[in-house]
Amino acid sequence: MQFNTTEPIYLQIVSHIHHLILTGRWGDGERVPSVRDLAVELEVNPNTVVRSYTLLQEQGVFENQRGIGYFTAKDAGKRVKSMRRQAFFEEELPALIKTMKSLDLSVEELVEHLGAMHETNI
Amino acid sequence: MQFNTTEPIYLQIVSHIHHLILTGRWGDGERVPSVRDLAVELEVNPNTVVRSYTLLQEQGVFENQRGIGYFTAKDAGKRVKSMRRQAFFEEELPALIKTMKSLDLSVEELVEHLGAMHETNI
Amino acid sequence: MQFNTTEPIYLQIVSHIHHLILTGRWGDGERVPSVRDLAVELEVNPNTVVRSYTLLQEQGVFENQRGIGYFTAKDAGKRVKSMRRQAFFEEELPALIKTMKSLDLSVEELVEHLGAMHETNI
Amino acid sequence: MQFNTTEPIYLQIVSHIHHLILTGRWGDGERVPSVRDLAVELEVNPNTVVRSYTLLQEQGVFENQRGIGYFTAKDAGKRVKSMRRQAFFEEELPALIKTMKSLDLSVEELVEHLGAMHETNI
DNA sequence: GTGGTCTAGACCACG
DNA sequence: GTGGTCTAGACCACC
Repeated sequence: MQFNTTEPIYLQIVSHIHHLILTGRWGDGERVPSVRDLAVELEVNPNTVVRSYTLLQEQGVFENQRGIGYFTAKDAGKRVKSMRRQAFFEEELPALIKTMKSLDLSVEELVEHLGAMHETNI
Repeated sequence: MQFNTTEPIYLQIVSHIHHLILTGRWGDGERVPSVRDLAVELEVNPNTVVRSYTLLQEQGVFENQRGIGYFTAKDAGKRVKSMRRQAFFEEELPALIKTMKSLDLSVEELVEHLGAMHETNI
Repeated sequence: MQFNTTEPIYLQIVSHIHHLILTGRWGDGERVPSVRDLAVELEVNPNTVVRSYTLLQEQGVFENQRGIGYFTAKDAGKRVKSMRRQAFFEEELPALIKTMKSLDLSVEELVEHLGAMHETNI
Repeated sequence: MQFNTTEPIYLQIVSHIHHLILTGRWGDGERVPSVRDLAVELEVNPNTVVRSYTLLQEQGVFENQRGIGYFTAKDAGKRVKSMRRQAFFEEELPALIKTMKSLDLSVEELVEHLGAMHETNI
């Protein structure tokens, strides 16, 4: 996996796992890779994965069974989806509006570009 | 001016100045406050302002006359606008599309929320 | 390392590192000393080294892995060489020609002196 | 007159005057413009011209008659020429050799480029 | 451990 | 007066 240099790696990993859960590749209540294994797979320091898992646990997306490993929560999918929607509407959207205003961009223009890019990315 | 704690102050200052230029409060080719003056006004260390001004100069938004002070470039307004638009279309928009997809949000839904929030913020 | 008093130290460090790369003592993609270590070695404030490293990164000569350290770029040698050649042909050479003209120096005379000095310096 | 932003203006003025003397436009023993006049002509702070004139006086190229003004020395032309030649051979030439070595440039290559540029600049 | 940022304070060259 | 550089020392996020 490629990481960009600006955002902290452990947060990028969290986003990545959110995505795996949203798309169902990591189902609810399933066991997830051990810290070590994921660290090897992602070519990352184990401490970094620990940090990601800890954050996911705080979010209620992961659960920890001592001596056994980490599992996704029973309602992991639902949980991630609502978290992300909330973050989207309360943080990303206001920021979007602010930059659109400062750049004199109308909603119409946005939709236009959005439509064009949306298709090419399918 | 209030600074949030996550983003570096000198970058927040740069964004702030971009905004002043975009809204025309700092016109093209005008002299800007001296490093010391702005530092006092923003209650910040002069070195921090130096860093912001240096970055703005590298962006071609500021110019420098030694022993005299800093000035906005002749085409500062145009320059900032194109920089920000480019950043928007090449970075923010793709990110927006990605999150919309992962949240199963349609363009229509986005526009709806956008319209609602847009008005409340006037 | 000795620094002359006119040119900023952080630029002298950059030139020094360019030289280390050009002569292959710092190979492509290698890890370079940490900011603190080099600061100790050069008897200089860490901030000064930070400034040099940051500039080298902007030049694409260095790359940065967070929490790990700085590395020379994969094409560091090539990059430095082309940068310095360009600077030579676009800046130093025109200046040379100008002074030669104002001093009534012919190319032949230059070559003569050049040859003499070249040998003594071996 | 256009000034580049890196070299101090007062030094650029000194070089400019050297050039005027070398080409005979300012003859030996002639009166030179007053500080004020030259400052107006060059669109520069009078203090800056003072600094240039002072340096020229220290070099023995100018002489000062109090209450009257500045004059070029009787041997100004000769003096400037020898100064510049000395500077060239003792400073610029060694620097040239050093950069040529670090860039693996042979004297032949230099001459080649020199010839090409020399003609286009006539 | 690594780099990134910020403050405080100083000195300098320049206009 | 202006900006440019440097030191000293601190705190932080990150790996």
